[in-house]
Amino acid sequence: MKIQESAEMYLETILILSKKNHQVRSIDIANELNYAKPSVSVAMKNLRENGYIEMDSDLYITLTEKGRAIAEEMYERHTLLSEWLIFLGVDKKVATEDACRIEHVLSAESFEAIKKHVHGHISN
Amino acid sequence: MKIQESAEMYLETILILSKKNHQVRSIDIANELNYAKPSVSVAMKNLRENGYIEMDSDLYITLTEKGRAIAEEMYERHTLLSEWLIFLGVDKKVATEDACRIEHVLSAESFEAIKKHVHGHISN
DNA sequence: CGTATGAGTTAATTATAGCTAACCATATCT
DNA sequence: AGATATGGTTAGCTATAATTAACTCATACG
Repeated sequence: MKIQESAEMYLETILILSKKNHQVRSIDIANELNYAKPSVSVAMKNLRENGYIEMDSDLYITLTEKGRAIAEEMYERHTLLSEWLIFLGVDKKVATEDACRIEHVLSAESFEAIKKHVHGHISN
Repeated sequence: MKIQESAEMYLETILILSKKNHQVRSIDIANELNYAKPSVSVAMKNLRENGYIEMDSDLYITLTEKGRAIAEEMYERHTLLSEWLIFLGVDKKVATEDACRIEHVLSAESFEAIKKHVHGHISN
């Protein structure tokens, strides 16, 4: 089963939230994404059933190996793309929003090519 | 009503087909996009009702002012993005597919920034 | 003890956007 | 005239992914 764009978004959000908070619950994801609780609840059920996340008895969410791989891939894309758009003069908010949509539709090949190109421009 | 991604795709396809053929029918769009006839039929009905295209009595399709503006914007994005990805070393087929998805999710601001940047790299 | 709050869930609805099945109209071929 | 092919349409189905309404459950307040 091919992973869906929405699933990628949820996994990335879990990663981001677990970087700044220590524990992540469905409600935190709902707040972060401005989604209604049931939307997240259903999505988490799916991610759980497909082995992308685990939930302990207190309903705290952790990424599995498989889920983390996707989350980190998305996060890397997001970071690189938004930094690059900002570097090109795009407003930070707009750059972030755009990166957030582009990251899900890029092939691995194109991303690698962009990455190589960008590293020749931004020094960090 | 905000124009949908699928609508942008149809309008761009109509523009492309009308560049190479002289007349465009629903069936041509279906063949180009590898969609079933009814999918296109319904989509054309929508585009017609919202003033993006017109169909004469022989069912040949033309873009309205409004429809053409969107089609040309998409076409420009598509062209620039795919040329650029190819320039960065991405396989032509992959570049085209990626451009096709990115073109619909980019803000005007980001596209303009990318365009400016690309024009400093590719000379054509 | 009872009620309010917070978190999670289920069920039903909505929108987008594709599909197949079935049908109609026109034109062409024998 | 009858069969076939082409193009278009309608109706109904499917999948994804969000929503609201209504429910459960546990904890905390007073």
